[in-house]
Amino acid sequence: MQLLNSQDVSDHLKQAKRINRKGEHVFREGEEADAFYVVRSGSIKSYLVTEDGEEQVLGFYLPGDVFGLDTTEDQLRMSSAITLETTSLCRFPHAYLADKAQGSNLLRITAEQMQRDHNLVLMLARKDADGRIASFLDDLASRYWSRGYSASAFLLSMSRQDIGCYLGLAVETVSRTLTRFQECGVLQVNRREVEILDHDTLRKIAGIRVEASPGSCKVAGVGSA
Amino acid sequence: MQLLNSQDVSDHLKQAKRINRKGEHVFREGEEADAFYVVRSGSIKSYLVTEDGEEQVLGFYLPGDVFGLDTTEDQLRMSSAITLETTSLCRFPHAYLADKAQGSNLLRITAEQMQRDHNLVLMLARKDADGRIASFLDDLASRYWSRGYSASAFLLSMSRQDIGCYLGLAVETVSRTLTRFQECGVLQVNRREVEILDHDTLRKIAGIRVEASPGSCKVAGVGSA
DNA sequence: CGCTGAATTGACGGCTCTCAATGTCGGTGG
DNA sequence: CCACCGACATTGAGAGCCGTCAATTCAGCG
Repeated sequence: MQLLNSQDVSDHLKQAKRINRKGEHVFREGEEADAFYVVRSGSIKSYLVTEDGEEQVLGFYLPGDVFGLDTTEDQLRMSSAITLETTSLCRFPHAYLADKAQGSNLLRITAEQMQRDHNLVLMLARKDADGRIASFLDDLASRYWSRGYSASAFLLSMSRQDIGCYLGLAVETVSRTLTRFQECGVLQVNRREVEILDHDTLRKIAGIRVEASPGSCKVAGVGSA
Repeated sequence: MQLLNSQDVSDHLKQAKRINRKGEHVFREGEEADAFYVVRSGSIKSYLVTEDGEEQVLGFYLPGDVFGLDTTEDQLRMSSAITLETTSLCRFPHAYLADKAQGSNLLRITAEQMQRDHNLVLMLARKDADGRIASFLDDLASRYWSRGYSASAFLLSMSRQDIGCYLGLAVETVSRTLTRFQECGVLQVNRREVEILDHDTLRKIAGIRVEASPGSCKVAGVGSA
């Protein structure tokens, strides 16, 4: 999806490029917000801190993704953004949107964000651990695929902790589930390396309809079998 | 919060008013979207249907709330909206935003929606049933309060089923939790009627910091005590 | 080579879902 | 006026999933 005009992007790349190393904040919750960002390379974690000091991950952004549009009415950051690895960003002032009277364009950009949020809500409210992990991996795969990378093998840029904070699961549950998926032959995992072996089954577990399929192959009893 | 210019709203009220009776759809997922709405009176449930035919409630909208901004990039509805009671709406064409070059205005409007989504994600990911119900009631109370109604006593316009679909809980859990809150003296419930007796404790259960407070009064063991 | 933090694995308990029955309110028709 | 009915709500019992606690392994690094 082309969020912004290519020429516009090119213009800005020349002046608004930014390189951040792993673990650096792009912005923090509460700061003044006068710009949004597009990921050029690397990856970003968006999160907020609950009142009891715990972290809730809102999303991960890959190259091409837009983030930083979620601001309060006072133009303050509603969430924090931190790099998960060495990351190159492109900065766009909010004024940029007003200048070009891109009201409808803005709607298109925010649409993706809302779609993401809805998907997350849906996962958290209606899916169990297996479904959430499977959905998460399938989503990552399709996003890598749409960017020209392999949808079967990729490196996770986020920790198990981050995945858990994103999916509302304990780290141990994330780890256990991945192991079980591996034992089931759905995928191969080694630390941050993931290879999806049976994409159909993965999508089935995720609760996504797949064409041909024999019986329900829900990953169960594999550990004891 | 003044989402739209008062004069503009007045202009539109004259021509774009709409009355819907209980259970009528304002729009459905997938339909063409060329307008958003403001609730004048009554209440709206926003929801989407999962692949397995189940419903996921995304939010409830009270008088003054804006809804219908979540559209795909193709300007199609990303969710459905249905009235929970006899409801009066005001319709605003999307073109209305573009015409006035209200890019930044649009940002402010969508901000509220995103804030809402973030809160929902946070509840679903990090709070147990007690925390979700308490947060839900506290949110409703504060929204009624900001509209000039009582924050202590109000009528729920949604069913237990709807509340469960919103909070990712089974209907039985919603019912049980409300009963337990009542036994604990936090509130009084009878069907759709709710009266909050101890707002501080409610907020404490919701995971919201409250000034003075003795020991943790988490509602537990009340049923058996 | 030892240290540190991340990841894995196991045991256990509790919260919440599911299944099922009962209770309650509002509407309908005799 | 009252009996009946259906939708919604409440309540109970049992089981399963997942979080917590704890120990262990592993990779990276000085």
